[in-house]
This record gives sequence, structure tokens and C-alpha cells, in this order.
Amino acid sequence: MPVKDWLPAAVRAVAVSGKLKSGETLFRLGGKTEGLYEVVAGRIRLSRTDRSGHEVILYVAAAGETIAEASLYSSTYHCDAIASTDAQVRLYPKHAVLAAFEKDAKAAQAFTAMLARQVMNLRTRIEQRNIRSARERVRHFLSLSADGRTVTLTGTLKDLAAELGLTHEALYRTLAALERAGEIRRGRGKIVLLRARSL
Amino acid sequence: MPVKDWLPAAVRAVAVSGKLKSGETLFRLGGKTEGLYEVVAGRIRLSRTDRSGHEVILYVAAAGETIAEASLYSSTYHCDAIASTDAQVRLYPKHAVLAAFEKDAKAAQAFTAMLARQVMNLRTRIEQRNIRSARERVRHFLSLSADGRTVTLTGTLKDLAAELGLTHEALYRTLAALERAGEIRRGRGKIVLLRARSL
DNA sequence: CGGCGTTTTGAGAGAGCTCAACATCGGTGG
DNA sequence: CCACCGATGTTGAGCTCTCTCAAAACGCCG
Repeated sequence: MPVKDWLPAAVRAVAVSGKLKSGETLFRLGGKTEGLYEVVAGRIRLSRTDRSGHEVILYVAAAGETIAEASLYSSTYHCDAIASTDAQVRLYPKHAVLAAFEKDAKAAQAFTAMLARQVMNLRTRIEQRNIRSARERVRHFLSLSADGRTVTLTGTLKDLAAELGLTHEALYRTLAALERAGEIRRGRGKIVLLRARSL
Repeated sequence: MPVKDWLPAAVRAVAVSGKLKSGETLFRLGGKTEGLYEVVAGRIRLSRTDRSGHEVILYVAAAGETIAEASLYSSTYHCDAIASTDAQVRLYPKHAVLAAFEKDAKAAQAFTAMLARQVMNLRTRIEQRNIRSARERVRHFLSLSADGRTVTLTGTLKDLAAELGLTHEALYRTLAALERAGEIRRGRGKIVLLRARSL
């Protein structure tokens, strides 16, 4: 869900770009909310520090994702945001976003709809993580991302492994096993589903 | 996030209650959207059926949760909803909800804010599932749900195990080990954090 | 061609799952 | 009041599966 699809051009036009070195802080818990951020490149981690001084990671956002959507409705941030790699971000100022939503109900609705879809997607990913078996988890992923019989892969298999919560070795082995079993056929950048497995 | 906190009373007043026997269908993929549902009791699973005829589960909603929020912005459902146990639901009709949001911008904003918070929570849960070690996963949970030094447990430990994605045996053992190590102390319905672990 | 990241395969170990037995607690009914 | 019953809580032992560490083939780009 690219920002372009749900944020009015007027708001995108006033975005503020910024760069962060690895380890630099974007915002801190308790800090005044400036708006929501889009991660353009690199990775930003959201975390809190517990009483014993340990950083507890809430989420790691990668390029293309947005963070701090909830900050639109809060006056302070509820966690820290720190660059885990050199990173580039865009800030969409809170007042500009809220003003746009106030003026244009359609825009507000698009934002809400985007969040509702995202909730759905995230729930699905949690369900996926409930599956222990690497093979079943991969099948779950393939079933849900198949367009017809073909799954088009974006990025590398290593990235996919991370998304699935598997080591890349486990994913390679699982895909090899599924191919040996005749369930799938692999082509560069895509996987074709062949036949259903028997129960 | 109880429905009461973000849905106007006027909408709640026109909710339609319904009961389902285990296995009964609430709605089907492609069906016209009637609105969003609150699961009052029991469990409802959201799923799709893949080409090979297997049901692929997207999510299992338990009592207190709402499903099909995205249906407000779509004319047809994008998955099936089937009762996994005997269940009770409440339907909040789409037109009533949307009308309320149109009349009352505050209500619409409350809904959006709720979704934004939910996205945050779900992301945190995904992060939690990235942690392999049972001990670390439990620590992650305890750190984030501690109110001061005390974590108040809602429901049984078995429920908690499911939420954490562990077997109940693994959770019992882990809690016992943490208690032996002096990290926590357990009282009925609550866990008290004692000291930080050393790295 | 040389270097770097991805893909692939191998071997071993550790951690959580499975199966199983038993304890504990609350509620129910005789 | 107590025996019974089901669900939760607890512990034990073995096994499977994925992770980890290692090494090598492959593909791409300068």
C-alpha cells in the first residue's frame, strides 16, 4: 500500500525529506508528534526501553512502509524510532494530513480503508506464524499469494525467508522438497503451483 | 479495544444480534457486504479456499474482536467467515456506520484512530513471533505488558500460550524456569517482575 | 576476470513439540 | 459434606524439525 495510493497529492507535496545515519534517532517516546513517516530507504526500528534498561523492539519498518500513523491522533509518540541502517525518510506533517482529511472526506476515508486493509493483512501474517512446519507455512504463503497458478516473487528468496520467519536455508530446502514432490515448479522470479497435495 | 470505545451509541443501538452453530457460515467470499461484525462469544474463522479445494485460514477471531472492518469500504466480502465453535455475533450495518461517520467527524476519527492503534499492536505481535526462544518471547511479552512491575493475566495460561504461539507445556516450563532464576514471581492471575537479567 | 551476494547442500545440535502421566482447582450433584 | 468430573496446571522423556555453522556453486556487475 504505497503512500501514493491513499495520501492526497497536496499532502505529499509538503513532505519533508530527511536522512539518518545508522543509530540515529528519528523520534523518542514522549516527544511531540510531528506527523507520520514513510521509510524511503533503509530500516527504522520502533522500540521501548524497559525498566531494566533493555531495548524491546516493537517493530522494524523497511523501505516502503509507513510508521507512526497513530501519532496523528496523539500529542506524543509512544515509542522510540531509531535507524537500524543508514536510512532515508519522508515526514508528512500532522497538521497538513489532518487538514487534508478535514477538507476532503474522501481522503480521510481512503486512509481509513487503507488501515482496515492493513489490519487484515497483518492478521493474516500472524496466522501464518502460527504454523510451525516450514512446509505448511510456505504452502500457506503460496496459496494466498497465487495469482491464478503463478506466484510472482518480489525481491530475493532471502527476503521471502525473512518475511516468512524462516532461515533462508530452511526456505531453500522446503522449496526444493516441494519441487521434488511435484507440488510446484520454479522459474526465475516466480513459482508455479502444480497439483494439490493429498491429505 | 472494545466496540463501546469507538462506535457511537447510535450505531450500537441498531446492531443485529445473531447466533451460529459450529460450522455455520456467517458470510462468504463474493457476498454483498452487510457491515462489520463483533464476535460476542465463540470463535469465527476467516478463510479462503484455494484452487485445490483446501481451506486456508486467514484469521481466527475470538470473543471481543471485530471482523470485516474493511467491508465498510467494499461491496463484497473478500473471504469466508465460518463459526469454529457455537458463536454469537453482532452485526453493525454498514449504512448505519457510514452514516454515523459522515454526520460525526469525531466518530469517524475515533474509528480511524482505533485502526491505527490496532496496526501498531499487530505489528508488535508479529515482532514477537520473530523471536524463536520461548524464554525471550515470554520476556518480550512481560516487558511490554508490565504495568509497573506487575503483569495482570487475563484468562488462563493456556490462552496466553496460544497468544504467544507456544504450547502450554512450553509456557509452563518457561515460567517455572524464570521463577527458579529469580526473574519473576507468580501469584494467581499475575506475574511480578523481579530483577533484570544479565546479558 | 574478480569480487560480492544469493542460492544450494551437508552435518550436527539444541529447542520446542508430542505423547503421557499426574496434580490441582472449581463446580455439581447426590 | 463429600465424591466425582472436567479443565487447567505441571512435570517427564523422547523425537522431530529447524537453526546454526560450514562450504561450495552460481549469477551479476564493475
